[in-house]
Amino acid sequence: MVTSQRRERERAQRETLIVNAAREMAEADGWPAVTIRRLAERIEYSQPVLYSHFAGRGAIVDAVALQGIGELAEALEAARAGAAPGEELAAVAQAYLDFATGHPAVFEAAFTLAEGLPFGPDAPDVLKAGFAPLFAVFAPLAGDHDPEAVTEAGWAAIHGLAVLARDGRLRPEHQAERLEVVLEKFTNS
Amino acid sequence: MVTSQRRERERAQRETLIVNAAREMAEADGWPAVTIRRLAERIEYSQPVLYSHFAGRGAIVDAVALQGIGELAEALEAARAGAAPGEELAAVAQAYLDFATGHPAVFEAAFTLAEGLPFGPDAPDVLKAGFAPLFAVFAPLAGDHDPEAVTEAGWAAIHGLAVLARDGRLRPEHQAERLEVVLEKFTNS
DNA sequence: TCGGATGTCTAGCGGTGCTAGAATTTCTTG
DNA sequence: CAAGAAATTCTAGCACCGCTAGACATCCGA
Repeated sequence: MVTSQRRERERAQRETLIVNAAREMAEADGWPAVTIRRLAERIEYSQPVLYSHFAGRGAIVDAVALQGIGELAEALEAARAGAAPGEELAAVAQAYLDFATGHPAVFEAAFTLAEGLPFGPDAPDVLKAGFAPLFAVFAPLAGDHDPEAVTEAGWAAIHGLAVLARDGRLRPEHQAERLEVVLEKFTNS
Repeated sequence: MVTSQRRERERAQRETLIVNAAREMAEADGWPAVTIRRLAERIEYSQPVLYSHFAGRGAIVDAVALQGIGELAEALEAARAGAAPGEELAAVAQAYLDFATGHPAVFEAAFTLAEGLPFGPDAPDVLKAGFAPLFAVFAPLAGDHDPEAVTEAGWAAIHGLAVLARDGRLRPEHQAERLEVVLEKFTNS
């Protein structure tokens, strides 16, 4: 009976092995290169094993997305906590953009590939944790508006900066000034 | 020799037939449902015919994206031209969001699927045309900053609103207030 | 009318996600 | 400790994908 605990532990271990492998492969060669066959070969198991852990390829992407959002949340919170007074917003925004450029595949998984992640009210704690540092820096700027609406608007501005820059839609050399503009617009008013 | 003109005309006709079919199928059942096989069946030709018009599936998506961006540009310009004085920014922004929700598959093609479209300096005129109405409404708000940088920042804010809302990341009932916030932030400062 | 050029189709390659059923390993029990 | 049961893993294969080579048909100009 004790062995069942060990098996469960080994299963959990293999599950993170899968997620990590998927993440590394995606970061190295892009998500299209992350196929079940290659993933199976990489972890040295046959394909059906993957399906005993995840419902399908999409669920693996979702798992990477969830992990990534957790790390993004940590990065944002760390940036906020470590910033000089008055510089929290700039620090959080910069951390967001840095995460997007530093982990493009994870960012892609989290924001354009993930399809099975519940958001709205019944979102996992990890997702809400990501919203917290954003709320902390944007809510004070709310004025007459709903603080959450302002946070969502500010998040959208930063997020738009991240995705348009990633897709080559914006002039790279003006990246810093664009962020300045957004920060200034949200601060002075 | 005259017949060659007719043939070229018919070819062009069939090309738009393909693009329209792809667009309609994508809008109806999503992009994954737009396969070469189904597309060929739909236009009542065999698969290789599609490859005599486009380099591959991606090029068809790009064609839909380009067409969509052209329409988006028209919609933005129309909104700007038809707006009451002082309301141009709000009108353009609203038109952008309406286009995103009204033609989700085209929007997806234009901003997350298209991979072969040149942007930067050597972008087709259609793409630059889309930037014009945005520039027209954001540049006057530039202040000390580079007008193009401000336009890009404003565009990013609206775009972020569009994509996060589309992916269910934002509370639907606060859509209007979020837009208000963005407009107000960019206007008052 | 006929030969060549142009256009189109059939058939198939290697790859994908996913799964049924066989084979193997592991655990429990007599 | 051996044998049966249960859990786990693998082999093999399905239907589909994007894409293409080569056979076939059609149309044109001489």
